[in-house]
Amino acid sequence: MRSDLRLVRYFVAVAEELHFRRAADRLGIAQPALSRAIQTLETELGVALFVRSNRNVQITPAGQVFLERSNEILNLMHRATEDVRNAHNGRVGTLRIGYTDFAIAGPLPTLLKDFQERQRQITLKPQHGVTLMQLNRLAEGQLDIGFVTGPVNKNGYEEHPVQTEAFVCVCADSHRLAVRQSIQLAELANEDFVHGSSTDWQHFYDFLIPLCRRAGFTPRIVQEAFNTAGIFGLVSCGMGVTVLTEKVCCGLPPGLVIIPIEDVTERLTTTAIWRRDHMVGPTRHFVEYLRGLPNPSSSI
Amino acid sequence: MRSDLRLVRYFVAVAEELHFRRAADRLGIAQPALSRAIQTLETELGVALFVRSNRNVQITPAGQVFLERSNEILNLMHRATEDVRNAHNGRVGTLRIGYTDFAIAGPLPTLLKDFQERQRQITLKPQHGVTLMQLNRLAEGQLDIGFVTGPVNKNGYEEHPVQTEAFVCVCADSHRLAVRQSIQLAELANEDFVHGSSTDWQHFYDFLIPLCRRAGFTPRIVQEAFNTAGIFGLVSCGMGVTVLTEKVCCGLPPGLVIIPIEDVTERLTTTAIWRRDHMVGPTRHFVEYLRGLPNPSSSI
DNA sequence: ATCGCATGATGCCGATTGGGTATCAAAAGT
DNA sequence: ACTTTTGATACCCAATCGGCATCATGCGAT
Repeated sequence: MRSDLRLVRYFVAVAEELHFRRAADRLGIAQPALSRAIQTLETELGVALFVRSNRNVQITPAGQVFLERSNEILNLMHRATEDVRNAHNGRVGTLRIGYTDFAIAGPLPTLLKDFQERQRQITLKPQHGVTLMQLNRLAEGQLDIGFVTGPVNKNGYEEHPVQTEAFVCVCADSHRLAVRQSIQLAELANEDFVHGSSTDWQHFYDFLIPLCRRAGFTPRIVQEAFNTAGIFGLVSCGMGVTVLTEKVCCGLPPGLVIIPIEDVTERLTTTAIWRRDHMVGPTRHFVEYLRGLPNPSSSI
Repeated sequence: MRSDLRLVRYFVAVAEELHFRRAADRLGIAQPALSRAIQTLETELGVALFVRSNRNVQITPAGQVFLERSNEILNLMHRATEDVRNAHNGRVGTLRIGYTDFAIAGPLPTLLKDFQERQRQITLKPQHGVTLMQLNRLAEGQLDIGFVTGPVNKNGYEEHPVQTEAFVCVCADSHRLAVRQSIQLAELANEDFVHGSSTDWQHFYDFLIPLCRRAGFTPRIVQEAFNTAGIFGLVSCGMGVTVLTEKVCCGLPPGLVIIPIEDVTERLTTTAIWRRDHMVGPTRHFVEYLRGLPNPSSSI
């Protein structure tokens, strides 16, 4: 169907005037052009919208239905134009936010809720993704802001750290280390490890592996799980131990214990990251919001 | 503005493909024609919809907004065509009805069955969605009536309450409160909470948070689940407690108990909501039906 | 570092569409 | 019976849309 808004507007004018010449005058076209246009519309719809006789035009019941829909369509087109211009100026729109398991376990839910209350015109669309996936989506313009394990230090991108976390060991409550108040990292040298897949968790590995090497060993990863829930499941089954961060381990399933690692003072950073060349609209508002936050004690 | 549906359809194709040649193939036109058409649209709107470089097309935030509106417009145009043809042929049409977990657990199924028996010419199309999602779909013209947590009190919309429910606490049967016949809300001050995501369950939170604050605390939400099933799962694991409404908790999984909350007399309202400017056809019939119902004792 | 390829943009031109003018047929008003 | 008004039709022209040829640019492969 090739009808466009021009025909819809012509139809609405005729429907309201019930007089072709007056409608044509109102539209700024000649009456014959209007007559042909309405005939075109009726042909495309396969429905008579008006009953015409000499000196008399009446709208049909189907025409009445089409008139209501037509006004909706014209209103919507007008709103679309306004909204797109407002979005261009940052007043409305959506913000696509990526998050890792680490990010969602930390302050991010509170940040998003607070921002949403301040900017109700902006629709937030959180979507889960490991660090690498989020960076790909940012590069492809499918994400506005990511919350990833960082710092990333990538050209063309800006970052703002939002939390740091201590590393902890997690093991089954039947594990020999479970009774300990804390451990040294080297005590894990002979343990089997359960972790996320090496491709998805690459950024986490980039922090963990050097720490282990400094303690004199390479972690023996015998099981890879899809996500943290899977990691917990495997660890609670006695498949091995894992090293994660403290906030991810809030709300641990039963059968697991958390053990601080005394000699690892480094902390894992979750950072907000966005493209420098995408600083428009809702993204700019959110970045300004982030930069305006005070620094909570365990987040930066 | 001379943009017509042709440009809108071209724009949607580019927005979905993010590739001019593939979009042109899909539209059946040559790539240069599409390139010029999109430039015409951007000129008319005065807004860049895409950022293009060699081998790369990305949609702008404003483009994202226009994409949502564009899909609305095309849906509405298609619906207008269908409706005008149905009207021409004596048929009445379809009614797209949204519902939350709260709504479908209450009187809605009975209402829909009764209405369908009275209006066999109208096709009912129920679809699940949290309150926010339904409000978005209503705004986008993809829903005719929503059954949401209310009241919503939004300009341009009308509402009709259909049920109210008491709040109840749900906890694991091993929880220390599980033996109680009832509790005071303040007794939950030091409990961990499990709930739906803060973005999806915003409307429920808008009722719950003030009740908790009046009792002197802010609920400590430590886990967010995707839906009520996930909430029940996490609570039964001992992750925390939750506060929901009585009808949602009919048919609870094993391992959970419901505890009335004595000092919370407020009730959660499920309300039917529709756009004032969409009161035509099947929507008008259904609204008239709702308004004609007697008020059952626990549904307003 | 260089070359080839893919992509979106531009120029030119023909086909198609929209609208103006002239005019018609018919019916209502005088 | 005559005049006027209205929507429809015929003809023609201007504007617009889209195809083809080509260009400029940047990315990927070597």
